[in-house]
Amino acid sequence: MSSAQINKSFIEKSRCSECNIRSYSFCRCLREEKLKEFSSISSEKKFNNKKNIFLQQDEAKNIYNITEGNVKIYQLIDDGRIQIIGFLYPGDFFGSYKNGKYNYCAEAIGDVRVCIFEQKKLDQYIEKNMILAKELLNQTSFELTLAQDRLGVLGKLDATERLAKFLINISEQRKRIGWQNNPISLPMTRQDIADYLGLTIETVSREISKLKSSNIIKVLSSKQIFINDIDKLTSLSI
Amino acid sequence: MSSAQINKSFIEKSRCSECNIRSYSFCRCLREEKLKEFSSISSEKKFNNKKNIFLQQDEAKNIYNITEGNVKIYQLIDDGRIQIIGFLYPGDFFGSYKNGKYNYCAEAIGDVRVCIFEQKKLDQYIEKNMILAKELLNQTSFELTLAQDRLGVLGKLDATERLAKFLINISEQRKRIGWQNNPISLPMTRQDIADYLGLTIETVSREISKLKSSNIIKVLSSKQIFINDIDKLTSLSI
DNA sequence: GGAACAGTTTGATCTAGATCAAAAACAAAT
DNA sequence: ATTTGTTTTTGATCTAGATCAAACTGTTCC
Repeated sequence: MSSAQINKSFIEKSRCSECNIRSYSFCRCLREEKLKEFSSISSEKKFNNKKNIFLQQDEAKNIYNITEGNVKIYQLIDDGRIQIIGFLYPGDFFGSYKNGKYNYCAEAIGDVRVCIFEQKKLDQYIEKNMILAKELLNQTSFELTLAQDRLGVLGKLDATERLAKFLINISEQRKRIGWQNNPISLPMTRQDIADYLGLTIETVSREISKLKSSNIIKVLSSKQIFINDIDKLTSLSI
Repeated sequence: MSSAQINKSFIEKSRCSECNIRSYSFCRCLREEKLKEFSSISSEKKFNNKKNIFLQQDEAKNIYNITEGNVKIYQLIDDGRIQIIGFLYPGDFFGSYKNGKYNYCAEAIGDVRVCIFEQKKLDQYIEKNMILAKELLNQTSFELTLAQDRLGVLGKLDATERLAKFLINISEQRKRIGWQNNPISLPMTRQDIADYLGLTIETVSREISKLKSSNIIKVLSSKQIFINDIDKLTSLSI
């Protein structure tokens, strides 16, 4: 990697230029010749399964970009109750904050690689490359619409609708990033799904059993779900 | 207004320069000398109580900034069910979209004045004044944290906690924009509060009655609530 | 004033999903 | 292969909040 930088610096080889999820990430707005400098303001780090990337009360000094694996972000309501805000996949960035503290905890689901940007350095970089501010704005606006959609799910949908919508969304997300979208792999546990959908683990399990016994899905293993009838599933999800 | 422009254009008088909510709005990042041009890319419009500013399926060609009054934004889940995404106040902007369509409906609560920006013109302006992109990014990120916090409310809090938190939040929001924060005025109906909190109107009413009979609040009128014991209310809201 | 209407509160039931409990399935370790 | 521990499923109850129904409190308009 560093040898590549020395040997071929004239064509700007760098971590970013060789990143294979760049086209799904906010950095896609940067032109090739910018990538070398951009690589230098970030670093890469690995987190193992169930390791916290940061906690809610931590001072928010970094933002993160997933290059490999899955991450869950969640809020602790009080001791015990948790609400999963979202499951994140390669290309997603996270680390939004309020009053200098992160607004949620982030934890690796399985092994994860992330790109880390120091907030301060990224800010300086944005100052000189305002196109990045626009791209981050677009990306953040999109995140906001997703969060708003989820308010409707938690506020108004019943358990069957929530689970159907969850499966449909995951399948569509997989298609978007070019992964296999049927069967879909569910990297998270049933408890995670429950905490994401505002249900209990028992209700999630029962709803999956209902979909199974009405032949809408086939449960290949607890983390591999094959969708037999996407139309019926869609109509259940409203 | 146009006479002011003619007579005193050397000091850049304009609608924006005389706007009294500018310091609460995203346009606060623009320096005085920019305001005349900025005024020219926007226009003002009035909406009466219950009038829709736009609908969810409308092509999203504008973004809006409230200069006076209150707005609710909501999603229609299907015929009947609605989820109120948020109540907006002077200085708030709205009009986020997905795939070219608005992501929610917007409706005036009482009489409302808004500043309207054509998306295309605003984009062009941003291109030349990238500071605005950064400001919009900050503002949108903040909106995102609020939406995320609301996921926890809808996913994990019970009716008592939701209502307590709602009252606390409104009171804090009033303080932030320099309004009277006790008693608080509730411009929206009970039905609106219910649709915002993911409850029914009856449950909202019962929770208010409970707070009243335990002397935590005093209901001056159905739309005027005096908080007797902010500490108890806060502890109920978790 | 009082008729008409909309918004709110209160009361009586009902039910979706929570909770409690136990069995079953699966995975890792010896 | 068997134990040990973890995750998931299924079953039996319980309850918070929904639903249904009716009374109450404004407000507007003759």
